[in-house]
Amino acid sequence: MEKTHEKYTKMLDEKGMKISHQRIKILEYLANNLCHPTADKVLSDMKKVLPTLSKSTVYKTLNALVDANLLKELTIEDNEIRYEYNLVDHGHFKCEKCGNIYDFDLDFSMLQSDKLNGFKINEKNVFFKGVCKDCLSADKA
Amino acid sequence: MEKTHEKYTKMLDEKGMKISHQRIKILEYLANNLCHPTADKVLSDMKKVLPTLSKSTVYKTLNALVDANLLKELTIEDNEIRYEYNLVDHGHFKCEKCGNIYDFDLDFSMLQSDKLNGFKINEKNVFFKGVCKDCLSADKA
DNA sequence: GTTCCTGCAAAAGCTTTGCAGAAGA
DNA sequence: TCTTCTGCAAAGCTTTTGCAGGAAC
Repeated sequence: MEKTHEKYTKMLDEKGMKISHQRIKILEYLANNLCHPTADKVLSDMKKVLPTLSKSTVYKTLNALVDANLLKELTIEDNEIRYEYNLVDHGHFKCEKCGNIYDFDLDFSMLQSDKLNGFKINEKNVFFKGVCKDCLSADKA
Repeated sequence: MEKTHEKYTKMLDEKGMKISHQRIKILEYLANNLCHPTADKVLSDMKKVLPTLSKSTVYKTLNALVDANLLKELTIEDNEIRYEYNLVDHGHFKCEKCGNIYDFDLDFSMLQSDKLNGFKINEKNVFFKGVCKDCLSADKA
């Protein structure tokens, strides 16, 4: 395996996952492109690098990486599961015009409610929808 | 139309929607059962009252009610659109064990980030996942 | 050599659509 | 009467599954 892939090889290995060319490339892609692609976008982008890559491999790989906690699933809109490289918690903003997704920092410790006393909270998600700065200024122009 | 339905008849009418038995019953169901049903649950529950109700009517009606701003779509988990009667903003908690969804109050004004300066925010969503009190105590028992 | 991954095709779910008949205004 | 809603069936999408061949260990 090439040297630049050592990092991802190690990550997969530490999770007990078998190393494959496809898995390394998909993980590398998510790590280097901090966008929030759907499975379909992963497939079309990766086809340029791995022409024989199949839809089912993409789905199986993404699910395996989510199970291994290397990726996170985003549930911003129905009918489109999006994936992101697992970094520190942050909020997501989706522009209703251009469809872009923006990350933003957020103090998640503020998010609490007396109603949830005694509940075990495993995951906190925050997402906004609206129109981003760029689309707003494009409107004025 | 019966007297108890006047409220929902009026709501539909104010939105310029045609009144139908199905629409009134579905709207009434969502308003009285503050659960967060999927389209499928709406269908199976409503079949008891409206035996001829069809899947497509449920989908069309729910979409129409969302468009009219009488219902809100919940995007908590992929592959299941849930609906709720449109009340004041609140957070949602989904128990990973029993699948129940709990509402909780939240001060949404706290949720902001410098990164979103200049953005137009139309909608704020907060949802948690974890294990609810009941399931936790059931585990101990 | 064994295990498990990949990729093709088919299946499975959920949601939408087209259309004829029925209900509402 | 005219509009539009309902309900059936079929189509559309995304995601999952089964299986044979192939890659990784």
